[in-house]
Parts: sequence; structure tokens; C-alpha cells
Amino acid sequence: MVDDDPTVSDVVRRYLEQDGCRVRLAADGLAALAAVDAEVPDLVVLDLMLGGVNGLDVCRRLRADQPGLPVVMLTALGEESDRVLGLEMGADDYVTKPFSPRELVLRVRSVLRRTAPAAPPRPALLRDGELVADTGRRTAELDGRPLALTVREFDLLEFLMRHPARAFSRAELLDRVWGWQFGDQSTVTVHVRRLREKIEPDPAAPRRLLTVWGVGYRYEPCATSS
Amino acid sequence: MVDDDPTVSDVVRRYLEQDGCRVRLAADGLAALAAVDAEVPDLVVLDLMLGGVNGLDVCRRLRADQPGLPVVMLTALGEESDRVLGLEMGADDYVTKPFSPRELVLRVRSVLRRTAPAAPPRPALLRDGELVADTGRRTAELDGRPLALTVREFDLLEFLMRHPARAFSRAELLDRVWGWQFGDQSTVTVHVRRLREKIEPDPAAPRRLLTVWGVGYRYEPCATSS
DNA sequence: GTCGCGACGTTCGCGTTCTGTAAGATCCGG
DNA sequence: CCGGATCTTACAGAACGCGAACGTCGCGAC
Repeated sequence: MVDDDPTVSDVVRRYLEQDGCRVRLAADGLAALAAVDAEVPDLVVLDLMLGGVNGLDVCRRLRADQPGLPVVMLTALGEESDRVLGLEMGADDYVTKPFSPRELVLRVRSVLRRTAPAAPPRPALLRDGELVADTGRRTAELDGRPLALTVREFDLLEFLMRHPARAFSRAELLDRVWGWQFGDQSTVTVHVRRLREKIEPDPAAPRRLLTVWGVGYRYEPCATSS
Repeated sequence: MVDDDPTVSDVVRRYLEQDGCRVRLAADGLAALAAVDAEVPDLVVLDLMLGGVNGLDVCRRLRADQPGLPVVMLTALGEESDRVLGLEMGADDYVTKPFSPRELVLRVRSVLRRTAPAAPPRPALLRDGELVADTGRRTAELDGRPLALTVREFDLLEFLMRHPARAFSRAELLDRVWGWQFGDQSTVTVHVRRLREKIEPDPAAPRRLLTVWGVGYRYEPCATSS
């Protein structure tokens, strides 16, 4: 919990602890970074307005040092632009002051539930017929021949193979693969196309990476075709 | 909104509607379950103390019928044990009486914001004899042969199959499938016709997607069960 | 420091598909 | 038999997906 106002920190701490959390307090950005370095927490509640210092910088540093560490932002600024800025920065959620401590607890719980199961992305061997993706080594091969996938392409393939036979909208893919809450959806289109070029024998007539018209895309396992 | 006290219900309804919610009232547990069955809401506000009846039972039934349906509990008991009980029961939040309507609205909004992104994609396999609709992959098949349904057609079919044996007016379908509060009702007519062309062996003599003269349409399950 | 390369996000044009509306034909209830 | 509701067909505009090309950024080589 990073906040320079002891009154706020104390209340929040009490509520969080009552909810079963272990809480560490930090009064400023440097202390926060040091604390995180000393013991990586499950989640950080970060006040954007740290007396003079820009909380966004702290957030950026946190994201750089500990990618994947959930951050819930706390801000007096309820403006849309700040929200966008915060989410761009990688915050998983945000609460605007004045807030009810209960609400903060709910958000924290929600984010934890959301990220906890996804946090340990255990290396797995995703196999679908002749297409095999090794998330540990971040390599993939088709018909035994290695595929030269880029980062995004691999992430996209991994996500789709982990959720087979489900249609996802471009927005949803943008959110869950790119981590964006907004953005140009054609980005997804283009990456799907590039990925098809590599995993589909005939990219114009895809057998695995299917288009769902008016919705988005879906990965259909090739092996167990019903 | 489930509460046996009209005074409370009315106030809460006004506040929620002012916040942009569409509200349905139910005075007791049975009415609540019936209402949810008739039209699955985005969220239920449930008073635990329903004159004599235990609201927890209602909650349990709700959870069984509609897993994932958010429930905000309303209770005069502020005891920790009850809170724990409520949350164990699956409530997403709870508010203790006496409460400020504003606080309830905030809680509702918060829970909706939290669950909304996860709620819509609730994959289900809707089956009726030889007609199967998979809402997860957004595909449907008849006699094992895939159907080429468009977005609207699928949405319409999904909605009707989720509410079988119930007549809906064109206006209601326009509202709940298209999301329009007004508009040309012939739109529904045409889409029903197009859908019939695909799911009915003889579109002129429909067996599932029936016309209810002077009212609208109704989906009649083909399988002679239930 | 500069150059070249690959990855990535964006933009544009084109062909296809979907969709709402209109208009005439048909059917149903009284 | 009539009036209104429903069905059927046709069509044009809009939406959509695709393919290609472009600009930017970061990185490594020289």
C-alpha cells in the first residue's frame, strides 16, 4: 500500500487485513520500490498523488521491475484522461477518491482473483495434431519443423490454444493478449493474418484459426475434429 | 430487487433507475425466482430477511439456477458471522441496514463493473433434439451438419433457445436481442424468416420457431421431453 | 554514430457479406 | 368477405474481413 497520507493508509490497511491480506505500507515512491524489491507482494495499491512525485513514474518502474505484478491505482482524479493514462500504464484497476474502503477491498479481491490463477503461467506443451507450442521455451513447430514466430504471434497462438473452440472478439483478444483495454482492433486482424501465414497450409482457407463473422476469431483444434 | 417492504423497494428502485438501471421488483423469494427465470437480470439485490423465509435459501437457488449471476445482499444483520455466511453463499457484496440508497447504488455499480467483463461470455451448449447451439464458439448445427448463421441470426436463436416455450412480442425481441428500445418491427419478422429458412426443414410449416398470431414468436422445443 | 533489418501498429482500397427497409403477396380471424 | 397481421422477395447501403503497403521504433552490426 503506497500512500503518503497515514490516515488513508491506516484505514485501508485495517480493512485489507480484516479481509485476510498481509499489508506493507510505504509512504513514498522510493520506499515502495525498495519494499517491492525486498519482498515481492501479490498486489500493489498505489496512490497516484504522492506528495509532488508523480505516481505514474513509480508505476512505470514497478512494471519494469516486476512485470505481471498487479497494480490497483488510487487517485483523486476521476477524469477519463487520467483513467486512460493509468490503464495505459498497466494498472489492473483503479479507484477514485473519495472511495469507500470496502470498495477498495472488493477491487483488490477482484484483481487478485483475476490475476492469481493467471499469474503462474506454468510452462506447458500445447499440442494440436502436428502443431506443438512449448510455452516454456517459447517455441512452436509444425510437422516437426520449427516455426519462426514473433513475440506477439506466439502470445496470440498460446492464448488461442489455451482456449480452444471459443470465439473471441477482437476487443477481447486485444485485452487478454495485448493487455490493452482499448486500441485499434485491426491490430488483431493483421496479427491473425500473419500468424495464419505461418501455421496454415492455405492461409486463405484456414483450418485452425477460423474467422467468426461479425464476432472475431476462434481456434478450432485440428486433431479432434468432431 | 427482492424485498418484501414496498417502502424500501420503491426508494431503491428510484435510485437505481436514476442511475440508468432497468429494475424489476419481487416481493418474495418465489416471485424472485420466477422473475429471474422469465428474464435473467444482470444483477440481483436480495434482502436476506424476507418475512419469515430465509433469504439464504433464495440465494442458494439463484446460484444453482444461474451460476455467475451477481448478487448483492441486503441485511439488517451486521454481524460478522452473517457477513461471512452471505459471502460464502456466493454474494458478491452486501449492504447492512440501515443503508443509504446512494451506497447501494455505488455497490451495485461496482459489482456490475467488476463482473460485467466476465459475465457476458458464459459459454453454454443449448440443445434441442437435433438442433445444437454452442454459444462459446458461436456455432450451431442441425442433424450434425453445421449451420451458417449470421450474427443476428445466432443471437436471435440463442435468445429464443434460452427462453423456450415463451412468446415474445417483436418489440421485446427488438429490445432484448437487438438492444433497441424502438425501431421497425419488420426487422424481427425478416430475421425470423431467414432463421427459419436455416433451421426449419419446411420454413412454411415451422416446428420450432412458431408464430403466435397477434403477439409475436415463440420457440417450441422439438424434443418431447419436459 | 550510422546503417540496415525485423517487428509492430496503422491505414487504405477492394470484394464480400450482412442487414434494415420497402413493397407486394398471402394468410388469419372475425 | 374484409381488414389487419404476417410472410416473402428484392434491393441498396452499411459493415466487415482481407490483403497489401507504409511509417515507426528498437536493436544489432559495422
